[in-house]
Amino acid sequence: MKHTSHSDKPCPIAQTLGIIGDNWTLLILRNCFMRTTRFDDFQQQLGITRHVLSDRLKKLVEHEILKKVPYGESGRRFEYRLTKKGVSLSPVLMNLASWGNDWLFDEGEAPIEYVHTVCGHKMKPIQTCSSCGEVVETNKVKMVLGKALSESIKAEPSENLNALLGYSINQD
Amino acid sequence: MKHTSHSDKPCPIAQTLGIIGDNWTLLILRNCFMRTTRFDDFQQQLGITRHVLSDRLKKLVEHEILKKVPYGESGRRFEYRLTKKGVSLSPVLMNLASWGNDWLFDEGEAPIEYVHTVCGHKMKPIQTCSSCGEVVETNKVKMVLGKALSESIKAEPSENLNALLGYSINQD
DNA sequence: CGGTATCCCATTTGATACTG
DNA sequence: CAGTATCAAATGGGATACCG
Repeated sequence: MKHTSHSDKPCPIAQTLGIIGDNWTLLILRNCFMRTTRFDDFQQQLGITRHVLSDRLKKLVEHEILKKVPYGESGRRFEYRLTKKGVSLSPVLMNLASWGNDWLFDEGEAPIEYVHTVCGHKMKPIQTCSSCGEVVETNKVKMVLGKALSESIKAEPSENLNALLGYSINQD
Repeated sequence: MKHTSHSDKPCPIAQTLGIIGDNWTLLILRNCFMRTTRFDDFQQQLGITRHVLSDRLKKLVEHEILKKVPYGESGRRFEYRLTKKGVSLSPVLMNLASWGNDWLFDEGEAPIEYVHTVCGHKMKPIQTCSSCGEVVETNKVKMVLGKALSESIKAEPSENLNALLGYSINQD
């Protein structure tokens, strides 16, 4: 009767969700990117129970997404800081925010705006191809699944999975 | 004693997570992007209870991320298809997969690969600025919060929130 | 400040069976 | 194929108190 864990599935999306995919973790991380670092600040800003916060921070530290850094004279106070691994979750957060801005709020009402400090302008994240550098449209991307994942998904290989001539994904 | 809902917070990340941020929804969507469209296929591929699957699909249809389309002669069979709103979640999924590939699997073991069919090569999603077109580094982005969100977060405005001289976010 | 410890209920989820 | 019904178990999380 245990709830199924996604952490052992041979899929990077499932495993990632196993780490950050619960109700609170991504919001905690949102606040990390807003430079929140201290336990009580997280607690007040999020309205999360101390109990749960403690648990989630612990997990994030275990997974090396945050690290605990002592500060102050006594050495008994700590900050939670994003590691490189944690910082690289930034595109996930930015795209969640961008989607929410676009689809859940009216024009000009976006609660989170991003400014690119290099050019100084408001920005949205745009996906480009690491290989050719061009902007990537979703219907121009093909997913290729490793063997273990294909098998774990148990789908009829060519009928449902990656069928190139499936329904046009880009129509409303 | 009700669990707090994120859906009413004035934050696009929180609201988005209120819609797709549970244990199963993003995995269902993953399979949508693999062209899965039918109830029983989702059920078998994911190993999800029919009960839960039914509930999640219903919510996704309510939020217009999926739409239910009849097919076949009888008109009593349905496909779940991504809408435009649903398709625009693609960057979220791609970045989750990309992060998982990078940090949870060994080199060359990535279970999901993306191929950009325009250039024909393997690709990772790279974020660029919608304004200047350059590649965006996380420490070159500033978050600007709307009034409602700033207030809801209750943080001391300049100390913790968006402090430009906070810790260097790009060090490990 | 930075947490732990307890209590306990609400909700989720899994298992299984059933229907048109 | 596409669900709905029912039930029990497990978990998540809110409230509150306590500690160095």
